[in-house]
Amino acid sequence: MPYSPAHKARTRARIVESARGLFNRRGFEQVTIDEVMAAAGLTRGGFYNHFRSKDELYAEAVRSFTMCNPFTKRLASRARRPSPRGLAKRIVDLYLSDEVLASVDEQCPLYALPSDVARAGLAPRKAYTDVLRSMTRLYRRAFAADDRDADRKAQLMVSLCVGGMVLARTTNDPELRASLRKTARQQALAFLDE
Amino acid sequence: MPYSPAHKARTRARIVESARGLFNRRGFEQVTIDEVMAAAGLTRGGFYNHFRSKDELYAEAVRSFTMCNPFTKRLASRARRPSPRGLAKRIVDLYLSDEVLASVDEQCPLYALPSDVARAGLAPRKAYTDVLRSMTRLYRRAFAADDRDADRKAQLMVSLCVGGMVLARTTNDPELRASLRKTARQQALAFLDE
DNA sequence: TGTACATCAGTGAACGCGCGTTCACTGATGTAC
DNA sequence: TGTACATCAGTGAACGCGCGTTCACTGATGTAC
Repeated sequence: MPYSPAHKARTRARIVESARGLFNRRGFEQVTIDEVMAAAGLTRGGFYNHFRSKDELYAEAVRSFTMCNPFTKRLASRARRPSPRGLAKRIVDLYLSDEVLASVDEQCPLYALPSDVARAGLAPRKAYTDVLRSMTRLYRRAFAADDRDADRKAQLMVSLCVGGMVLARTTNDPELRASLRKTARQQALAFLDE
Repeated sequence: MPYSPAHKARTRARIVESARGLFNRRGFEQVTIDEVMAAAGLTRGGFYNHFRSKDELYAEAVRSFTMCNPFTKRLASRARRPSPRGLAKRIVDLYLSDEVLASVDEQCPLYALPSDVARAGLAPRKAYTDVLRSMTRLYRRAFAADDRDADRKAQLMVSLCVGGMVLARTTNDPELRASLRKTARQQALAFLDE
């Protein structure tokens, strides 16, 4: 048995990680397998040792946004065991922050890929829905368990964060970019206090 | 002088119209010039009599969402000279309606193309920003001229409509699709009454 | 401990298709006479 | 009114590049002895 058993798994994870960054920044079509492999320190041909197709990689990359990625790691590191409400606040702030706007490739596919995913196959759509649901659940926890409007408010917070950020990314006008994010952030935080 | 002077202009408009539908449905990369020309009843080669490149067509297609397209025509036809507030209500309703979710190609690029535009060149981005601004202005008029929160509320309405619709289009779960649009619609209308 | 070996992750050249773009052409049209 | 002509919108074959995918190979690794 050549190579350690974990070796292949680690390489595969490296490919997914580099793919996630590239897809988030430039979308599905604009990223080549060559680039993904190069960014992972490998060459074209080896790709098919790990994935059956580019589509399969795409679904996996969308799904790979979990609690272990740099985005959420940074969230957690800012405070030990934050309250659900504090966590929700921090997510809204980070979500609509300048640094996130600037560096899409490290961040969440929810606002980087919606148009792509809407046209993609079943697997990426399911992966995206999972991320959407887990984000909504995270906000949901910020409200009291018996709050009858909590589901509605949590969903609105997600729609606003995604809508504001998505629109901010489409325009070059710095004022409009800033104001879209600012109003969305204010309102999302206001929902938390309702 | 062969052909009537308006003939070329009409053909060009037909190309833009068919391109808008196809781009809205499938995005920039996934649409070929062949398809656009065929949908306009023409053949590949003639394209370059009208446009210098596919990018130029894209910018024009995004921009072509104006008060003359089927979407807004239908709005206007529902009531003669509606009040700005009534118009805003009707737009929110139509924007987040089932028929619009089902037939993307006839509708607004604001929620069909955000990820694409975010990665596109200057011309499409400017065209998209123009559409975004005119939509915001439309909502703005629904509020009193001296309402100090009107700009903020109008922008939130746009972010919510776009965010809710964009997310609804990414998922296959019919319940989630419906609920995303419903909460966004309710909240957007609530802003109108604030 | 040292050596031969089998495995398979990784390499890089090659294939083939799709699509944006070019180009030589054709034929419908309006004008001149 | 009828005919010859110039224009140029539209045609469709061809070009060339990029990229997903395949494939014969290489060489690093762990195991058997």
